[in-house]
Amino acid sequence: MAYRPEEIEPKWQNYWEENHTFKTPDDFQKPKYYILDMFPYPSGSGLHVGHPEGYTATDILARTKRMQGFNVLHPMGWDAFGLPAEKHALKTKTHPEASNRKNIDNFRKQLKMLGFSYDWKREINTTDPSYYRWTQWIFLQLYKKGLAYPSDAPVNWCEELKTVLANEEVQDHVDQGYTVVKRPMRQWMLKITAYAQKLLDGLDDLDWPVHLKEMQRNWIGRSEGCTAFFALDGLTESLDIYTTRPDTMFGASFMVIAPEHPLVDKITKPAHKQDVDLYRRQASLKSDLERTELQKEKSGVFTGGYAINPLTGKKIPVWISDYVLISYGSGAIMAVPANDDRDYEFATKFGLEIVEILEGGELPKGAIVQRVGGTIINSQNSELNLNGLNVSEAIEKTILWLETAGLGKRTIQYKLRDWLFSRQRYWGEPIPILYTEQGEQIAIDEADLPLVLPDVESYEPSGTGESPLATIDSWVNYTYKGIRGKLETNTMPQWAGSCWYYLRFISPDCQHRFVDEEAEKYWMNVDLYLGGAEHAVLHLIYARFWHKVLYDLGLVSTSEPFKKLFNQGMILGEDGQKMSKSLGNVINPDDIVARFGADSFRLYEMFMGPLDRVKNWNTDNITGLSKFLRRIWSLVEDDHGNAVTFCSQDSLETLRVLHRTIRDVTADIDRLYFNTAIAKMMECLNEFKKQEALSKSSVETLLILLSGFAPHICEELWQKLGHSSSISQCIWPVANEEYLIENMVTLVIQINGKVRDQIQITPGLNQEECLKMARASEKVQKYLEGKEPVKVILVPDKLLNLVVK
RNA sequence: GCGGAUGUGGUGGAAUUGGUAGACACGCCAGACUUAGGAUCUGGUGCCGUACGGUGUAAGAGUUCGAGUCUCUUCAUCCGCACCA
Repeated sequence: MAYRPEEIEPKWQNYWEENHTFKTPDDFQKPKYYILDMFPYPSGSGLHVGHPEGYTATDILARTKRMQGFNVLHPMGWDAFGLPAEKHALKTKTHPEASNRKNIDNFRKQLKMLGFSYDWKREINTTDPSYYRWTQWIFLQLYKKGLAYPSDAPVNWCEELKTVLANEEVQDHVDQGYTVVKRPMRQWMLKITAYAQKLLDGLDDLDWPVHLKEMQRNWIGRSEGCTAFFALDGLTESLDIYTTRPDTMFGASFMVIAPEHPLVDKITKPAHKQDVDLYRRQASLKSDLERTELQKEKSGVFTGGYAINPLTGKKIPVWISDYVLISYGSGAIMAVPANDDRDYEFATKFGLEIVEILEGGELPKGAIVQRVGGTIINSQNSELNLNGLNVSEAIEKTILWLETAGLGKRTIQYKLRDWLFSRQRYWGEPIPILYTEQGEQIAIDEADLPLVLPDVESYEPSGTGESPLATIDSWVNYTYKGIRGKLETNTMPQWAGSCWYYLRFISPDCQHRFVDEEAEKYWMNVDLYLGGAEHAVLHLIYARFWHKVLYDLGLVSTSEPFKKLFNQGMILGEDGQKMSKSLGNVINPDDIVARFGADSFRLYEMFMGPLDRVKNWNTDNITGLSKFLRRIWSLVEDDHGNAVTFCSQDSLETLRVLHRTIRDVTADIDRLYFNTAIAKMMECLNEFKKQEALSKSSVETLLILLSGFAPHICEELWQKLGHSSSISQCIWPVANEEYLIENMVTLVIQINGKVRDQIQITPGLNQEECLKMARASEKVQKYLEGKEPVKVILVPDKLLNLVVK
């Protein structure tokens, strides 16, 4: 029989399912390995070729680790709350749960078609009440700790989606063409800022890609500086500003406050009120994008008010401008035009004073922004002299002086904002909070969870910016423990369910706790977490936050959830562009599997290149992998379906190749170099095919190495070789050192760094012996021309370089 | 603008610590075979040159006996951040 993937692949998928081959035993004695894929959102369009890339990589590792004696946790589930299902429900008037189930069934079928070794008994779904019961429970833990609170601050409102968005989501939506505006609304916030420092510090010990850690660091955005209190001329209030450069304070020649700053009305003098009000109105109408447009010219108006520079005692004007953001620091700055490009631009546009405070400036060409190395000038009052100091000395000295004078204090600022956690949506976890008729807010008892989503007629958001739940009186009006009240109608964002799903996989059926305590201690933390980089500052920072809260509450045993993280690179279409329906360059895994089989597909995705690199799809290249599998097949059975005859003893050469392959493939899998692992198995096969005959054991060993990559064909051939149990139950081979030692090695001979000859030597020859052998070579003699080398370099068993003048 | 990464044949890509550049595969060329297939097998294939040889890892310089690998400069591509005071 020839190799027919379409016959053997379903056969083995059924076998694995019927025999529960990949069920993870609750055996806490064995060493464990928790290998996690980012679980998918089950969209209506099914898997694309990007999903199997990461899933194949983790599957190879999972299968290999099992054979290496680890108890492997390798689960899969569905991140199924979210907007697309709700939009579909709006369009078709079907319950999101129905379309969800259909999509999940399709995803599951596709994943099984690819032969992944998930423990399907642990499958979870974030929209299942038995799951979101615990999402709500964790929310209540945050609530009780004061980390979840309602707020009336302006939020990011998306007009088209009729819902609010978290800061982390805004950019993405704007890129997709949505309009996002600031609008004040009462919303639930999670106090992620309380964990800013912990989230930052935790990054140091994580084995994550550098760029990803860097993105999180930037997002958290820690900076060190000081708050200074500027007295306001004629007012009792002071204007507090944050600066990282107090050393430049002598050069502060005006102040700028954000249009939304609470002191604007007080500072503004009647003569300027009209201008200021107009400016504020214009600013409030601009979207965030317009306001932060970079190339935009600076705008602003004078308030008529003055502040006092605490160092110089001089009166300086206070302006308002939208280049100062209300959401960062105190929403007000001291402007030092000599030292800051933005302030410089503003000062020159409006003719404001520029005071030079750093030596070597080239005013009026532009500001000098120097963090280090600059020398300070013009900075002296009766008590404080910064002249001649370098920047860091001057910063320290100024902060100390301000603190002593009661005019300021050392401050650490973060860019990270609290997490906007409620959405005006139906298809999400209800927030388990009740508002009594007295306006009190009470949490539903943990024992009464889950608070289940009601069925609704219409999924249309109410026009008022409230969730569809607000229109269901029978659900909203709620009597709880004899108290009449109204339930919170906002739901949680899609990110909620994915904040802790990796914990639920550990004990998906646990009824008394969100995760079984003993099992959690055994399985955590995740040894390898693999997924796309698009979650860098969303899912990955939210999940770390929840985990750290749970850790501080003593509910989990590790301070970080994902010890090692890896991003697979995107797979682009054959045209080198991102796959999209509109470009018509989408490759469907179903088609590829139908044409070539799942094993070839898996191998191809791994052979394309390094896992983390962006790669172009090329269907033609799959043929190479198909051919490889057919040649593997021929090791066991010939074209006519006859069993191949094995020999009893392999040649030494065969054993050398085999054991080198064992060593290299094992190492490559370990460091996720799947492309080179496959290349080495190909080399091994090429060598095998040159042999007259092979031993059964050598063929079996190669099959075991390959079985993580192409599991179906390996199972089939394993069975043909007479085994009755699954190849996945084999023990991973170990290279025998005896066969790794070479009896002859190639010594490269260079003359002046150029390769002139290669000779075979026995390993371990010293320089003198090598030189003697080299001199025997005709080619070498030709280049030496009787001259003596002035220098000889020997890299033992590799290279001999002779330097001749 | 700032930060990060990458740059190797016609193509995808190999090359722990500086030590034979181009493994493996696609494609292409030549040949064999046939149950004519989306086959299989054998050989070749960086570039220039008939051979000896020369040359070659984005460009340029440097360190070194020796550089794809280390240092500096420049260029290109990709990704992230972007008025964060």
